[in-house]
Amino acid sequence: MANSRQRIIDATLTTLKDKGFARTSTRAIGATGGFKPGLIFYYFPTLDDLLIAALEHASEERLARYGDEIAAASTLAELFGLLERIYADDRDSGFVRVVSEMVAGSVADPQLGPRMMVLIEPWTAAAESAAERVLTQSGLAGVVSPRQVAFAAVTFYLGANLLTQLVPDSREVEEILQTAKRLAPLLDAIGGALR
Amino acid sequence: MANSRQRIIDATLTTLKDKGFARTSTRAIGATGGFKPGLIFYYFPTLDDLLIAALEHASEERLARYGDEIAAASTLAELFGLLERIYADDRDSGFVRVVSEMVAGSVADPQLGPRMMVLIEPWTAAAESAAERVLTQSGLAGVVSPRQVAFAAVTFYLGANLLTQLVPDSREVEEILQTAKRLAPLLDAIGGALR
Amino acid sequence: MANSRQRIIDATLTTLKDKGFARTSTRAIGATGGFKPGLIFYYFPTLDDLLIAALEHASEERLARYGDEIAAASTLAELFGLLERIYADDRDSGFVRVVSEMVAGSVADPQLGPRMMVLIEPWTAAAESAAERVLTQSGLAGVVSPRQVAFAAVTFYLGANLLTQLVPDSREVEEILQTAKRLAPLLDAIGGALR
Amino acid sequence: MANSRQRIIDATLTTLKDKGFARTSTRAIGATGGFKPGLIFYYFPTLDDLLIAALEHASEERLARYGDEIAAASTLAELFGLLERIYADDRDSGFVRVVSEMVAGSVADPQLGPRMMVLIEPWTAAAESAAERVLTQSGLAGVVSPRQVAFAAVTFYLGANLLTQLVPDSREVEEILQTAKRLAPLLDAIGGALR
DNA sequence: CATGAATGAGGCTTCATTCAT
DNA sequence: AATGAATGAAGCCTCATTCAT
Repeated sequence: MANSRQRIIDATLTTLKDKGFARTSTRAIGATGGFKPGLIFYYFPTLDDLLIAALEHASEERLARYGDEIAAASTLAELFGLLERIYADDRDSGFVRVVSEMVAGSVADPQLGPRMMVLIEPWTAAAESAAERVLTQSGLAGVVSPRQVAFAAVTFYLGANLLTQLVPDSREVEEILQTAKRLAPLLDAIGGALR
Repeated sequence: MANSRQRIIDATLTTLKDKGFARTSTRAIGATGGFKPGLIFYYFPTLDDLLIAALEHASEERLARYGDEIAAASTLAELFGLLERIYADDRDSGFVRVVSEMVAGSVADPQLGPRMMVLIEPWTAAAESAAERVLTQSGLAGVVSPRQVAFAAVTFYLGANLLTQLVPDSREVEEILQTAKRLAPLLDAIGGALR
Repeated sequence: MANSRQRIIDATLTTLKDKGFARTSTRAIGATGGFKPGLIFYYFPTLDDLLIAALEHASEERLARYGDEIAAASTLAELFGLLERIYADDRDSGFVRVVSEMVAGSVADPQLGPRMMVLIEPWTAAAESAAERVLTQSGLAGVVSPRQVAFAAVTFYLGANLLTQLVPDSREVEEILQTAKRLAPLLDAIGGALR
Repeated sequence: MANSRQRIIDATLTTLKDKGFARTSTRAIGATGGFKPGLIFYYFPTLDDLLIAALEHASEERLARYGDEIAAASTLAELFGLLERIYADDRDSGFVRVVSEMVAGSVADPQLGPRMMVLIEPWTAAAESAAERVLTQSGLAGVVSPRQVAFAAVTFYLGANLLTQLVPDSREVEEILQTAKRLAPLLDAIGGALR
């Protein structure tokens, strides 16, 4: 089966979602996917490599899905609305769980840390260009740097992912995003006044 | 010796700081503290219990240290300045590392999750009362709920902790807090205008 | 049981003799000694450490047993006679097998190499001092250096061990040693003539 | 492709030289030679068979190269000089390494032992006929049997190979051979006296 | 109060070998 | 002739936990 590699990646993502990082062992992945643990090492040199590859796969798929929309959002309100949708979607699809587990695992296992950051980078970049556009449009460009806004957004996103994991049924992240959307016109007005 | 319990907790915190969650095994803790792993189970039913107790201990100490100052901050600028100091202090003392490792570990190993949240709760409460006070003082009380502000702050703090772990030498969190402090008067002015 | 460490070492030596280096796994050692493989790591950090410790133990015991006799041999004939006895004894006791397996294993696993040499060193030293004494006594001191004779002897001994392993029932090493003993007076005579 | 068999043998020899017996796995051989592990089993029933075939190939090539010279050496001095050259050559070509690894591996894994001996036999035979010739020429024929001399030589050669492996930069074997060459006239003289 | 001993389960990884294509 | 896929067994090692002393 030529796409066994993909089967393994899928099994890894599923296991990450269902059992958490600490229990995503080669045995568990094999049990999920219906293959022997040894097969993993036919396709990946190391379990870490597989984990990174799995997250990369999921991340790219997500970025491909939302990249255009992020690039198209031009007002603060639109952007916050989009974030709300993305978050809801990620949550439902389990991507939030995968990211959380991998981030958490990367802290626990220092070798993964740098490789995680490489995967996060495209998201920070997308966030930064969106921030630049929207800040300019709203007249807030001189107030805060897009880089900082992007970093703050990613930071918040990661924290939110973790909390969502720790308190599975909370809706507070969503509520905060809604509030942000509600406040967007106010921020726009401030930007206008500052101009 | 009644303070063996404390010795174990201290060794646990040190080990968490020095080796990370994944390597904080009973053996490692014992090696750090100069006792045998078996001793742990004389004082704590489970390693998880010890980990929680250790984090609880550190958390209470921190809260005792900063609680009054948090309660005393009355303007946004003061509050952001305080946060900046707390973060710098936590980072230097290694508390950031302990919290990060424990949060990460809690996500990776789901059993710890709920117990972690209990420990975070006092911080959310302190943040909420501070938010309420400052929002009222600045005239923004009607715009956002203190609860949401507090939750956002804790969320951001956790995300920041993790990123600090993943990119050890970054100073971006500090920079964001400085920017926030700089913007405080602006927010105050807005609040004044809204009143 | 306080002497479990010793039990493990004994089981290791037995396994080395019975199954050879490649099959002296932690499982096999445990099976031989009647304990679980994990126990090994309670006493030894690494399987390599155990193997070295086992050889060291056997080596020291042998050296203690023969050291005095080696130091007492003063003529070539006596020395060769002693070597014959030592070899026969080592062979019967299985020490030859242990040394062979460990030397072979050390070649196969480069990490062991340097540590093996440390164990061989005392034997080379004993051989050198015996060689010096006997060469002087026989008048051959100016002809060959004791160091080279000692090295040649150890080299031959190791080669003999290996061949004994590869051809289990050969008696050729013994025969060569007997021939050497027979020729000793001749060498003595030569030494006398050279003086 | 009929020479795939040869390609596999060459890759095996290279891998033995570069990685040692324990790491000469089918994967490693394939990686060295640029083919998949499965191919090996098209030409050789077993990895052991391949290893033996590889050593046989190298051995035959060496024997062809030196056989005539060995047969031509008629004095002790010539013979020792030749041995010195052979050893230097074997060492530089990596043949010493291959033989050592295989001998070591054969001891460690008993199944290979007897098959190794078959390969060593021609060398013992060559050594024996050379010994017979030289002993006769030097008048020592009645003192020691050629068979024993040959066996001692092979024994020493194997031991030397192993030690060379364990102490990579030692030159002691070379020095011993030089000493032997230097002493050859003395032995000749003795033979003359005995006649 | 504390240790030393021991276990059993599970961790990642490597390997020779087989087989369909 | 050669590959790619897959397996099953075994490798070393770590771990939380228990228990007698």
